[in-house]
Amino acid sequence: MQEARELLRRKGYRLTGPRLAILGYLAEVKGHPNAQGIYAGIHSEYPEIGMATVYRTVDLLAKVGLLRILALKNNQARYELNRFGDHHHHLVCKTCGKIAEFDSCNFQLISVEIEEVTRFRIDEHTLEVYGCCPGCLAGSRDYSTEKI
Amino acid sequence: MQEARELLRRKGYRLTGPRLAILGYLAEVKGHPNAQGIYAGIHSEYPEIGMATVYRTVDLLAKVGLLRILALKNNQARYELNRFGDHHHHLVCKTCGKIAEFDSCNFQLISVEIEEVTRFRIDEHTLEVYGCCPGCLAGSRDYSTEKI
DNA sequence: CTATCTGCAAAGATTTTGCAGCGTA
DNA sequence: TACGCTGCAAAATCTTTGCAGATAG
Repeated sequence: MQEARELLRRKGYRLTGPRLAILGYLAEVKGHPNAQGIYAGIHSEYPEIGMATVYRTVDLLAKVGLLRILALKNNQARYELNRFGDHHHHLVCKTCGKIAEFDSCNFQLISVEIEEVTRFRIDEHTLEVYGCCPGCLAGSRDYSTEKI
Repeated sequence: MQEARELLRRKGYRLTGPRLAILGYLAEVKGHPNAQGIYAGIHSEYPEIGMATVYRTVDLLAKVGLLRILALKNNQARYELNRFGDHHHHLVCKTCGKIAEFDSCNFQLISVEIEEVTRFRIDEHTLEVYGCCPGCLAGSRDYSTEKI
């Protein structure tokens, strides 16, 4: 949190109420809220912060690298704090929507090869895995095999 | 294309004009159009097909596995044909938006491990890489390091 | 024939923008 | 004090839905 303040200052951005409120919320919340979720999560304590500010703030925080944007297939952006040294990816249950995390990632094994072949400079990557969570596997119908 | 017709029939869906038009368009087009792009791409030949049908059709085609949805960080869904035996991922230029493809993917190396640890059943995965393309690296300003 | 599918239009959801006033540095 | 930032409300996108008529099988 102290590092976040310094990073913002260092890049020339101001330390404002909404920015600190949203950073604080993301630091404490479990899960991967979307813009609505952030708005709702801070609304009782900061009722004056509106959706427009939430969107502008997450854009800014993503730009400076303080948060990561998850682009999932149901087209709503979700956000999570980009904790230093933490590298993980997401596992999404297509039945109930639950999002789990996993740490294994061997992307660096192929990263250099991709840079050589494509001549892109690679900055970041996202790996999203879709499937069916233990609860949905056990309990209910398996929607993914319907109509076969 | 013949396989697509059979797959739809086999799963109990009808072979309709819009479905074949959209499949045909995705088969011939280069790139990764969004819904607007598909609508525009078929509009001269099929002016009666509207956006609602485009959305309903891509949902259906994705559900049966005939197309893949790309969820990119600029929150618009993009679509591409899921050609049999083709497994690739995407490299997105954060400066100009260009999308390139690459084939290397060693996800299967960790897939089983993730299934064991998380108890999810894994169906599919997407790997998106963000960076800066050769053209933007050579030519213009590097927006990703602005304000530092 | 009949259940599925489509077209249209309207609604819903999500995200962006303009502008005047506020507040950090 | 000055510029960046915010709040509000309105607009712009993007996507979904209801319903009546069309159509594949």
